[in-house]
Amino acid sequence: MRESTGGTRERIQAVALELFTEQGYEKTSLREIAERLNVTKAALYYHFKSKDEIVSSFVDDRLRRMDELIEWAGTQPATLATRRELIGRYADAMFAGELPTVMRFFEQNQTVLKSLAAGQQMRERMMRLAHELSRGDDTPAAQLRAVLTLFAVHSSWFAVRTPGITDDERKKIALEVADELLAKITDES
Amino acid sequence: MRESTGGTRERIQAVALELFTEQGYEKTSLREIAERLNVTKAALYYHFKSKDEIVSSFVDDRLRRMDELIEWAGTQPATLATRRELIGRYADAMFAGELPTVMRFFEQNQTVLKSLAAGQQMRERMMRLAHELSRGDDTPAAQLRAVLTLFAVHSSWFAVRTPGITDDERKKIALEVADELLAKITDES
DNA sequence: ACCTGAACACCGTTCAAGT
DNA sequence: ACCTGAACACCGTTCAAGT
Repeated sequence: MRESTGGTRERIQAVALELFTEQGYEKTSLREIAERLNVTKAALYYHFKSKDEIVSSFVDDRLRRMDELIEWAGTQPATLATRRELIGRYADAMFAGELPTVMRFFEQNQTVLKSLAAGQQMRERMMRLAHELSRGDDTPAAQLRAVLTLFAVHSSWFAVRTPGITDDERKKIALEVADELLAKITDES
Repeated sequence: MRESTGGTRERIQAVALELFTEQGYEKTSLREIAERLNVTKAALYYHFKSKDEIVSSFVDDRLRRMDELIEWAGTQPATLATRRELIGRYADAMFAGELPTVMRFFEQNQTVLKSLAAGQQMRERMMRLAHELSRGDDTPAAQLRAVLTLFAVHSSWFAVRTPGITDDERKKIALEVADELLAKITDES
């Protein structure tokens, strides 16, 4: 319940997320963020250790949800039903609540994925998720298919250009295509 | 035949491509590049208008090849055979000659895609290629599948983790998975 | 034609100091 | 606890000047 006014930290996060998404991470300077909030650049360093720690701060719950998913998948049998359930839950998480905003940030800042700490963690989680999705089928094709199902969920944001399409429809299409890919994993019945 | 020694321009390109791939674009300074070549930073500006023009210079033939592909596809009927041929040619181009080096640069610098002029052009060409791949089937699912076939070719570089796998095998797997996706486009026979 | 030296405005980061 | 002022080293870019 401690939010009152003040909450400079939260205001920094909000402004940073907005500007990073609009203009990109590298092109947004701390001076710009500080000016919007009527504080000095140095003030930002009281709340965050560095520029990319601001990113980490709003990427962290995304990481937590992915960790939960990975852990849950580990307890399930390596069947098609599990894979379907896993990608479904993943899509739910990506399309729900505050996350679409963070999602758009990621779409805008794909390149930042490499250098930033938060980006490397995201990449690692994606590979772990993909690993769960192809568990039980260690062929190269299965590994590729697993990664592509995740991409299906992500790229539905920009790949589908049908005008007036809703987020729900995007999600449905993404899952439809993902399911086809998943069905080809472990055909060793 | 004008290469002799000298060729400072070519040496800049070589060193830049190497460092950008190793450390990333943003983390590589012009000072670093200049020092390796025993020239001053300002000398780089005699050969290139800006830092991202260095990137453009070695991304340009990639763009040209993509343009050729797009143009060729436009002259062909919108059939599965055309789509297969198109993605096959695309994979050939991506895996052949000098391009794998540039490809690794792109894998390392995905984020740079957004801000850099060269990156935006690449994105645009990818969407145009995807558009050719889904021509004749304007459902959202087809658009998504088309984009994913291109990703299949790209992500085979890192998604397949089988040790000791060759580039040829990667390409083969990528095309196999791509073909499955393409087969689902235009089932309105 | 090819390159240098020196300057420019700006960047992220640090830190002593103020309240 | 929260923020400022001033400085730090470094960045990409420009430009007059040299050969």
